[in-house]
Amino acid sequence: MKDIRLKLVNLFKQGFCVPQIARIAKKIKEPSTTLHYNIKRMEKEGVIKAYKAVFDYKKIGQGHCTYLLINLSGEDYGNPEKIAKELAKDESVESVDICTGDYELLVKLRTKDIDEYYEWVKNNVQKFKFAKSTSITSLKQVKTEFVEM
Amino acid sequence: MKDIRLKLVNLFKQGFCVPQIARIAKKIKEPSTTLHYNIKRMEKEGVIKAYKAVFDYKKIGQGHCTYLLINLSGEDYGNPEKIAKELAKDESVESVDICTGDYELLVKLRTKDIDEYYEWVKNNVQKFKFAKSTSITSLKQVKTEFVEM
DNA sequence: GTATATTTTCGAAGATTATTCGATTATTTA
DNA sequence: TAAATAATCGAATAATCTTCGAAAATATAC
Repeated sequence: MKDIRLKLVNLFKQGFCVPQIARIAKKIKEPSTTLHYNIKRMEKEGVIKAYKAVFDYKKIGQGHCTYLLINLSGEDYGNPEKIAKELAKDESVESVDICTGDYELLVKLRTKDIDEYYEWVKNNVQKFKFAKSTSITSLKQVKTEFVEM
Repeated sequence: MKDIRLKLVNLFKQGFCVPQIARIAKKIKEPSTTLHYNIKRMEKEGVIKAYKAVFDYKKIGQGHCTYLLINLSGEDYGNPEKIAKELAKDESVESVDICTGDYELLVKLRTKDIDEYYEWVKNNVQKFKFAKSTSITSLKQVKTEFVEM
């Protein structure tokens, strides 16, 4: 992929988009200034966190999607938030949840292929000393981020 | 939540946003017409599927987040796509994956609370005749849709 | 129940941005 | 090497967002 498109993809992953007020105004038949007011309100109140793009991840070299269930070890077991926040900074990581059940963390990972996935797991098991981890690989993504594929 | 904001939230969940070309142009120091050309290209090629908003889901009455691992029964077992696509239409469903391992489907569900979650599971186990299902509830969402919370 | 304060609506005008167009340059294909 | 295609980009237009102020609706206090 071209350098410029790669930059765009990375910017659009977390933001650099805006609401399309005029189109909504036509659709729901409300004045655009009223919509503008309400949208700004929701942004200020933190209801809306970001405007972003959803991709065909295969086409941006992130076609391999895996859900990782993780057990933490030692002192991290009782304090999963620290590791969760560090994992969240990783740009291959789509989501991190602290959760109930047999595992403390659920990480959704997007990599190019199984090789890149293997490298990621190898590096992070070592780095964060995961006690145990199970992975569920997506064979087909039917819906992602509320968008049907 | 007010009627108008509810409408906005529902529209922003799947689209009704656009890229912010001028801001990107300044940031990466490229002419906005070049960016425009490349973005339109990516849209046509299906690289970009949608522009949408990410919410603080607690604040839009969808604070309860659960991952559901599902076993299908009978004829559906060999053909999970049909059910996956039907589940994808459900507006409480953020994602649906057909996956490897002990379960055929992985569904990410966002509901108001545990009561609404219970109703959803009850209705859908019956409707789709799930053979078995396990759920992992998110206690804290540290990152969602590539956006840190 | 009424007065006051606050929030929300919304049209008009200005500021900003997206989009089209055409020419140039770069890249690919034959 | 030539021709075809794809990509860049400045200028101008079209469309959009944003601000402003006034009015209406709603909430709060007395």
